[in-house]
Amino acid sequence: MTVTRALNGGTVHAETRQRILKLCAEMGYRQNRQAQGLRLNRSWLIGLVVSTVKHEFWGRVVDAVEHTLQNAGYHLVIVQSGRYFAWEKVEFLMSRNIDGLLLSSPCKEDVYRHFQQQQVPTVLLNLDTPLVPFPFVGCANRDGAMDAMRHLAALGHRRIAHLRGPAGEYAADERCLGYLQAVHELGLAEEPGLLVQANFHYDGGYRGVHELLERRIAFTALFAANDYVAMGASRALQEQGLRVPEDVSIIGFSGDEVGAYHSPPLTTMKEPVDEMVSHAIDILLHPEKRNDAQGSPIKLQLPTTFIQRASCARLANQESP
Amino acid sequence: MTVTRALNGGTVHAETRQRILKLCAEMGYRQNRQAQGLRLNRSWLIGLVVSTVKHEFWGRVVDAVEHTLQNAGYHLVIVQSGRYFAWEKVEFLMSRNIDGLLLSSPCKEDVYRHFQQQQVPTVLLNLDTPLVPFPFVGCANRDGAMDAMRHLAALGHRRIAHLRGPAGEYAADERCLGYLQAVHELGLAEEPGLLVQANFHYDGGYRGVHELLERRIAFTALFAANDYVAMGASRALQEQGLRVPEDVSIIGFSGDEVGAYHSPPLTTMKEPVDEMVSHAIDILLHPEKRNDAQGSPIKLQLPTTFIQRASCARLANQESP
DNA sequence: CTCTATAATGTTCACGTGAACACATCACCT
DNA sequence: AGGTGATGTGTTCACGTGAACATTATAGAG
Repeated sequence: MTVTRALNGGTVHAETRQRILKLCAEMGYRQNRQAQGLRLNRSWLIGLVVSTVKHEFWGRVVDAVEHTLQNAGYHLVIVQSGRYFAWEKVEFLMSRNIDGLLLSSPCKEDVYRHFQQQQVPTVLLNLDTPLVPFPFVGCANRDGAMDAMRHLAALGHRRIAHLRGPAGEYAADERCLGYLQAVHELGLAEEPGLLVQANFHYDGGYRGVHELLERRIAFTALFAANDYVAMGASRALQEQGLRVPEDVSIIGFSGDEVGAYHSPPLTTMKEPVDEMVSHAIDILLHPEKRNDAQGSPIKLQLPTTFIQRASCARLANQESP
Repeated sequence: MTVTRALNGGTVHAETRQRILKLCAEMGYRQNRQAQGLRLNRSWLIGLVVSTVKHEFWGRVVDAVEHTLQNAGYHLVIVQSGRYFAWEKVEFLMSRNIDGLLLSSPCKEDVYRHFQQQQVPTVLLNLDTPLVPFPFVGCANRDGAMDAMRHLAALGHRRIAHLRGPAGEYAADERCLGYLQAVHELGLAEEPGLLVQANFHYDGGYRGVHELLERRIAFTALFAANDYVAMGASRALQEQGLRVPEDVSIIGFSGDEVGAYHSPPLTTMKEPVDEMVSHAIDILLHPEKRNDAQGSPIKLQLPTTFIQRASCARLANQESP
């Protein structure tokens, strides 16, 4: 009836609208989102798939998504995929009739195809895959990695190890490629032993350092897959009596606040999470922005920024460890 | 029709059910949650109000809530209240017709009353208020604080400072009361200057230490409002050339993993987040469990556990700083 | 004044579901 | 045979909304 028009901005006499609004406030009337959704076939729900929310980086992502979506009138449904994205969770998410999906954690191929086939508008967040033509927004992982390496190289380091993230994960692969390219372009020590397989967590950095030390690989600096790995590595080095940055320089990736309170404060490449998320959601909610001029899905890489703190130092004369 | 019964567990011939399930799978049919919700007046949505998701502690909360709710068939709607819980956000949350509310961040009085008046089943998570008769689940903040203090006292410390959380916030107040009670019962140095107002973040700890040092308060140990405060404090002390734990012992509260990779690894009281959340949701989803035998809302305090790492040491002879 | 365009309001219906009820079938008991 | 209860299936309706259309009031032009 007229009430609907008054509340949804239809063409209603100003006076009538006033009266209606007043009555609604008095009666505590509130529109029923479920009925609206049923009629309009929408849910105003956006799914967000992340691997975990326990790390500050993902907290930054969730924070930005929550904030941006709220301004657009949408609610956020979080799903943690954990190590792998179980079908049960996929189905649970899809049962909500979500209006869009933000994928921020890698999925198996058939899961990607499922989303594609279900026609859910999807945007990949700091994660890309050739398997499926979804738009992508992320940071310039490779360039950022190269910038990090340039910084270390400029401080005189030649033997730089990389604790890389999980093989096959986009961000990890890209940063690793950046590392390799920098090693090559800058003429640094190129040695398989300097490249260590880790993950994106503390323990990866911790164990990575132990692996380097046990295998007696000489290195004076370390580029970590992210800040958590960097902190785990830093901890391991210090436990082994090595000083950071006097003996080993460390640079991380992410720009988490937690790194600023680490000892020593962590030098890092900051990912522009807020901008990434705001672009991703913009694309998600505006179908016309999904493709570029050529008609292929948009791929957006936002630059990282260098944050100098205190975990990198100029190389002293002697090599160590 | 019969399809509904087949899917929802009604009384249907086994053979018919098989045929229906097969057809549903083939057609990709999925029940419409919005229509169900409209009919049954439910949303299978639980609101979770936290101050922020950027800290690991809140990440642990969200993680536990997400996991527990999923097992119960509910989805989670997160709202970050930030410093204060704006009415706009409250209304945004309520517009979803949520089936329940988990309050984990303090609200203003009228917001509590609003939830009460709106008849949303609400459970307070690590947060209590006399303003409104909601069930409460949290950890034993006061006992945990006393345990922490006992540990420091047992190491010989007599001048123990406390960097307390925001005045008026339940957890902060309780921990502070525990501190004061311990000081009193254990006969420790009782001095207004040893109690410093901070917050629950790094910067609170950082600034708190600076305040102590500037005011030349002598202390040999520090009980921090939570792990983040403890890390901020540790950072500040080390920047000022004081060693942790040799010069100052620090104990935190929360049991976040991040503390384990701090230098030095942080001794702390761990909050049983998973258990807290699982109890809270149990109460939320089972109205009959909301009140105790006397008919008053249930109040549940789960014990903290002591985690010894390396930020506390026995008091040396000389007082410092 | 009449005609027409516009503004404002009223009416009907379908969205997909589950509760309530009606009905059909069948086995079993007396 | 007739009655009884259990089991399985069909029908109707309302939940709250917005699109579409129908209707009425209002204003301006000729």
